[in-house]
Amino acid sequence: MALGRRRGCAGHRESQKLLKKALAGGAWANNGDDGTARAQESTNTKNHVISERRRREKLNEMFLILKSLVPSIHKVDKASILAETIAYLRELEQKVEELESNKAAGTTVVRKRHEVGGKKVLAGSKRKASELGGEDTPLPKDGPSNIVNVTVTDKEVLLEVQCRWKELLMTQVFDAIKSLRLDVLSVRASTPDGLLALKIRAQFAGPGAVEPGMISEALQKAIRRR
Amino acid sequence: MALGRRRGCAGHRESQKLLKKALAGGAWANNGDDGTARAQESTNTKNHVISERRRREKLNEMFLILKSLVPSIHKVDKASILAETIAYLRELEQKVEELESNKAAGTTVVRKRHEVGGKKVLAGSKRKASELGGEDTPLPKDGPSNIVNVTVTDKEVLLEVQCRWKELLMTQVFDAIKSLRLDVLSVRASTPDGLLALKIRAQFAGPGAVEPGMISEALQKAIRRR
DNA sequence: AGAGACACGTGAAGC
DNA sequence: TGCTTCACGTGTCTC
Repeated sequence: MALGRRRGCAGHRESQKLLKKALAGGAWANNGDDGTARAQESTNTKNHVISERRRREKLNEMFLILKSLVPSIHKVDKASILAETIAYLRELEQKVEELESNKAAGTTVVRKRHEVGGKKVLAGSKRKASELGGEDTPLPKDGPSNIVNVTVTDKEVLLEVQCRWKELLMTQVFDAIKSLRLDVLSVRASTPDGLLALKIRAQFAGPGAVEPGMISEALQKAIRRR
Repeated sequence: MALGRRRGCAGHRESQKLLKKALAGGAWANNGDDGTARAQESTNTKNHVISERRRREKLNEMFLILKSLVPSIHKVDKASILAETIAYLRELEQKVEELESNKAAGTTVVRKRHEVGGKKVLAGSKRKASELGGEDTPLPKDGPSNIVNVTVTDKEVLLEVQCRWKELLMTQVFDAIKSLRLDVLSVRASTPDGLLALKIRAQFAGPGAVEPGMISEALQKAIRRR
């Protein structure tokens, strides 16, 4: 899936993959001339290969979904996705607990976002809290650079935008999306101190296929516009 | 890691792994007799191999954590773990949203069409006893009715929309927002099976004050539009 | 130049 | 029996 490589948009991995796939297909297509156990063997291994390929694809797709679901994932590698998911899960759980206890008591507490929680409230987790080579920065120090990440899966499009906040920014972004004929499925956007973190899951509205490059470009333009 | 295989307890995979590791170590240990590029090459590939091994271990460890964190994981294969995590994440998120909206809106248990009036009262919300520990309410079983909730505070506007999903719904909503001259600050929208749950925080762009009634009306129209 | 990340094909094990 | 899942070593890319 090249979770991280997709950033540049070039997709070298993809082309390589397709090339390999095509090569394999061509090679295996016409080897039935020795109609014996060999052919059967070949068929079996071929099926095995494509099965494995499907499995990997499925897994990677889920990784993508996870990435889209968890805010403050800015690194794109699998380990980070899992780690952030874990952290977010704990945070959410703890927040639910807090809110529910607040429901009982009348007072409302100011809730702040993300804290590094050491304590666990789930039963049965006897796990030692080690692991992770010390990668625990909740909000990395991303520079002033804008980040536009576009991922296209099957019929779904994942949009990730990060940039400085400015007036009517969101409006411009959604105008761009509208122009791209994308139908928005889910949105998550927040503006913590002057920054925008935006994550959108969408699908193509109608059969008009659009290149990821175009999407990325349009978004870039939208967030650059004065 | 043999996530699923570990069930039996024997751990055949483990022994096999260790065996292989030992074999490799022994084999590579004494091949420095040809102290040339070959040895260097071997060292490199060996490092590569163990690096990859570590990476896999880390990943699998996180899978385990995830599995321990998410209740209602019954199958143990990786795909299921990811899938259940995704589902649980969505569920949790939605619950948080619900609880928070209850807190913010203050006694808005019975949602009415467009409640007006800037008030951030935080009275003891008398929620009807619904869920709680039992995370078994994936969706608030509201009828087919649309819910549009508009709250105006100082210079901020809180929009809450719930309705059936349809194509280009989001686009229409954001068009309405644009027309209302609202500048979006944060968004959270999700579409769990055919429904839309949308929450927007915005502020007035420019001095043109708009009545909450108009906002509500415009939103209603937007989500009604065919 | 070296470490880290990913996809790939392959052998093994469970159902 | 065949299908699925996994771990593994390897080639390749990026930083």
